[in-house]
Amino acid sequence: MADEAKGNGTRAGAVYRSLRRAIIEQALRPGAKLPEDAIGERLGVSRTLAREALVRLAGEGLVELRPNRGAFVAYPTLEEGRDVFMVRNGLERLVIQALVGRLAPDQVTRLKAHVAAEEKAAAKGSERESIRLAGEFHALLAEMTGNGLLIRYVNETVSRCSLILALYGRPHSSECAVSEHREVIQALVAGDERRALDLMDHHLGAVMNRALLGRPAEPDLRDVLAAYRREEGL
Amino acid sequence: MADEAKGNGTRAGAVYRSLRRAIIEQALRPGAKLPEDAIGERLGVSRTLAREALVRLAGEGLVELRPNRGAFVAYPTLEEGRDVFMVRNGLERLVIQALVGRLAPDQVTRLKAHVAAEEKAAAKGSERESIRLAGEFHALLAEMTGNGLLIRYVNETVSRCSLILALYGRPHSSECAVSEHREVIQALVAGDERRALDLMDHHLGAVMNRALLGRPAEPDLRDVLAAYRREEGL
DNA sequence: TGGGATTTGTTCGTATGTATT
DNA sequence: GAATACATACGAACAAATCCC
Repeated sequence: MADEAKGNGTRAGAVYRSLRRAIIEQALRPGAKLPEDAIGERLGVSRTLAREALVRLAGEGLVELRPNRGAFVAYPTLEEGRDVFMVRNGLERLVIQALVGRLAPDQVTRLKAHVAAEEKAAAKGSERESIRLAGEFHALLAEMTGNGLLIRYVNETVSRCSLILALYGRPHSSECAVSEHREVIQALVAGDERRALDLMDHHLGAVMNRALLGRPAEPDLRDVLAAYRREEGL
Repeated sequence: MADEAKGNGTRAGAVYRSLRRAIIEQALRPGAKLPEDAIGERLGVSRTLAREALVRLAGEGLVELRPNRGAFVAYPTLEEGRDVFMVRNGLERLVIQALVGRLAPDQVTRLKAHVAAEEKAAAKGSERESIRLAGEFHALLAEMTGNGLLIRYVNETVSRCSLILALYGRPHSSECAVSEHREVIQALVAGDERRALDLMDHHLGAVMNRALLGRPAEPDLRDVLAAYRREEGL
């Protein structure tokens, strides 16, 4: 039923998910153009379905749609990045408040297993996987609240944060995140709301600072210009 | 630029806004079927554009899309309603924290003018306008934060709350809201964060607690949309 | 149960607008 | 600055699924 409501059984949904993953995993970089033709061709559907997927992604802020000009992977500014982190922090506080002292044993098990996976990825040094897993940890927490809207918003903000990290984050930016995740779990299990909130604030603050204080990674100049050209009235 | 990014200059955007308003103002009731044909016909566009608008609305949770079955105005359950209010509360707390003690004089003027308009609508007894204005007050506050994501999320949750009120709220449910809005402004201007937060919590809690009766009666989609058509220049 | 009517899913052609030379 | 090339906006039509009697 959840599948149904989200249109996950549809072909358009498949296109949407393909694109979404490509963007989040940074296979498609911020500012990259997303022509309907190319997407449809590559994914074996017509422009119509590609378009629908792009509309959905634009709704989440992962894609920017410019009338008569086409779709581009979102290229958030630093200010937008700060905004997203601020909202995400507020949302994750809600998650903490909903979960503190209420985690079932099997949920704790799942969380710990996830952190273990994060540790493994970190040890292997596979940056891309680490970024993905770090995001998934927060998504996993949100999911445990059972609050559909909260889940959607956390997923969205987490995705956008990974875009922001791609643009402005330093390499190895998720280094100490694993231990921070572990501490959050501990505080949640212990039922210590204040500590859990503080930890989450600190954790996200740390992630943000690592991201926004770092220098921009080198994006493709052409795409960047394409994305910014119109805004300057050129 | 904001217009552009949202696709507000497009005809699809116009269809989207028409439908959105019709839903929020409860001219289209929760659960109502939204056939692509009928929408396109009444709004003078083809199914393609109707479809795009529906996809966007589904992204906001105002419309439910069922594969091979069509689109319906969302019919949230009571539990979903509580979830939405919970998230909305968290978001509006962020708004308060961003604005407290920082409102510029002209912003205060705008807010007061808005509340005056609310009062006027309440005096006239025009329920539909009251509902719209009450929501817009919160949207206006969010807008003043300048945080694009926060604005979007508040708009979305406010819209969905009006759906929920349509389903589970009592008539005249926005009666005392006006004075509560006024108090929030006062607290914001006074820079009293705790009081502003308490007021907002109480305000939203009060709105939520007015969850009781539902109502019947199903107006014709075509008639409803005809009224919304002009304003979008279709 | 079945079959026609209705609605959705999808493709693709044309017109329009944008970028490039 | 005009012509050309290309991508998008929109719609018409066909295929497939669902609904309804």
